[in-house]
Amino acid sequence: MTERKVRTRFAPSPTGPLHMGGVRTALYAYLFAKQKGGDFLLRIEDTDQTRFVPGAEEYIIESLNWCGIKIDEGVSVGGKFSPYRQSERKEMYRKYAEQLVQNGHAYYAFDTSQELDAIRKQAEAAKGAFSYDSSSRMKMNNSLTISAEATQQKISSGEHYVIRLKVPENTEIKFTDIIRGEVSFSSNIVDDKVLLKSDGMPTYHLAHIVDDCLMEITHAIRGEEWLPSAPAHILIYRFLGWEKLMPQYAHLPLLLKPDGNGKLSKRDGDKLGFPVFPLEWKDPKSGEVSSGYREKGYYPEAFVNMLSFLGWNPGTEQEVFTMDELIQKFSFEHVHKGGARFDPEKTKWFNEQWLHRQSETDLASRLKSSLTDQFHFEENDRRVSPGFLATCVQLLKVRTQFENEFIEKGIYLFVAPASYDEQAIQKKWKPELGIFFRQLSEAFSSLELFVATGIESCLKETATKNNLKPGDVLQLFRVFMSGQSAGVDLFPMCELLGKEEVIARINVALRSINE
RNA sequence: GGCCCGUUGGUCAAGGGGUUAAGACGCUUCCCUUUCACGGAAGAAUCAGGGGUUCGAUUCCCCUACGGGCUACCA
Repeated sequence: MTERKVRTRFAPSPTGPLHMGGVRTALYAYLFAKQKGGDFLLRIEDTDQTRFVPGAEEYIIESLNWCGIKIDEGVSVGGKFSPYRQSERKEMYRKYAEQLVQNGHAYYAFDTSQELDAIRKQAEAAKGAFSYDSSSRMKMNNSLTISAEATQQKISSGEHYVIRLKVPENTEIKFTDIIRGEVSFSSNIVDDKVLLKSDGMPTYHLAHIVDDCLMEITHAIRGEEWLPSAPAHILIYRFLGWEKLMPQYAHLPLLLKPDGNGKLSKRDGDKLGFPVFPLEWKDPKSGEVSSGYREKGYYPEAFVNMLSFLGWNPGTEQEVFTMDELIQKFSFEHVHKGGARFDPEKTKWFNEQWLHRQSETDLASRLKSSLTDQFHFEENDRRVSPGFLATCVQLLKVRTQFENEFIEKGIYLFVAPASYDEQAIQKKWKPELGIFFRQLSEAFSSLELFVATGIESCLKETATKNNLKPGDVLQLFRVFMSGQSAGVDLFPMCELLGKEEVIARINVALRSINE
């Protein structure tokens, strides 16, 4: 066998937004190609004109882009096998379908959809199932049951027809799936699939084979839902004389819903309480908006990291992986065969891990822009100074899972509290503590250096002088500073706020309590 | 219904004839601590069931159950 350059493709149909299962398929195909120094292509399979959704293709490209999955060749970047949109390749497919007819491996069928529907309904009513296959094809309206002249006559008179694959009887079809190993099927269970539709468009079955072959794809990585039709695909390769060019198939396990019923699907949207789409999507028809991981504040790295672990693992204990590490470590041998149930909690955990890995300067600069948007701070306001923001970020990042929670969770770092946690005050406040806090604010004002350690010992000394334990006043002090009974480290926070602000907040709080 | 593919804690999963059956998320407890977190320590929790094969099966085989997929001129 000649060594071919590894080429994988992701070939979605633009029928709506790409959901996370699709992204995972793309990811695995990408990781594998990159690991082998190969190419990753994007092909758009838009052969079903009735299901075309405007904007879907752009969405797919933007999603891959957001995830850091780079397209080497295909729609949006071009390449030597252009075009990469199947609708633009329409004429190419007919030739191969006709070739199969010539070779006796396919035939023209004139049965209308209505007729077939009726037969299926009848069969169903009789508790059977109709399959257009070797057992039934000779009773149908096709070029096998009428003369060549009659067939020609029908075609030239413009009658609609499809081209169907003529699946042989009693043949065992074997192939090796990269994930499942040797798989074998009896040809009797595969039906005479339509290859070319009456509108002249190919079906997926024909189109993906022609394209994979022409585009020199070496590994066809797709979802498990394709496994039952794989034997038909093997047959098509064989009948086209392309068996040697056939890519190796890898059928990936499906992503299941967390509640355990069925595979994750596009329609789930936000019904399950978490996004199923990488990016927010607005349905062009209904206007309905489905949330996306990006808009929810997930890092693309976290999203990709999480997806990579749904069905694959490195065999080691490492869980946090960059794209480059994934490229290095990915292997089909460690891809599970069973479907993976998606866990939204673990996804949050991955985001937290990635938040902890963000550089403080990056976090600070992003925090600055959201702060500026929200509060319109002046450029010279110390609250948007690099030093101030760096400390904020240090204090906040260990207690959030999402960067976009910084302001909400740390609001008191930027704006003095407008109200105080009632319960905490009630629990701890005694009127005689007023003396202590006044003393504290005096003690603070005489501190030369207003730094965390000094603030802490100053507070403790003042407490001792008043026969108080730190525990009697710390919680109150925190509430005075932040309005809340829980939050970032208290003394570093005071240092950050600065002497004047701290004293001011004590005074405001005392006044508010005495009212 | 038929066919196909699966099945290790609640979830993601390692392991693959002999193991105390890893690890992570989540949960519980404890430590750190003024708080909430982070971090650290510990704990509860798994080989779907039944038959074989074998000295020995979670691991191999069969059956059953369960889950999922497919069964379109959709992909």
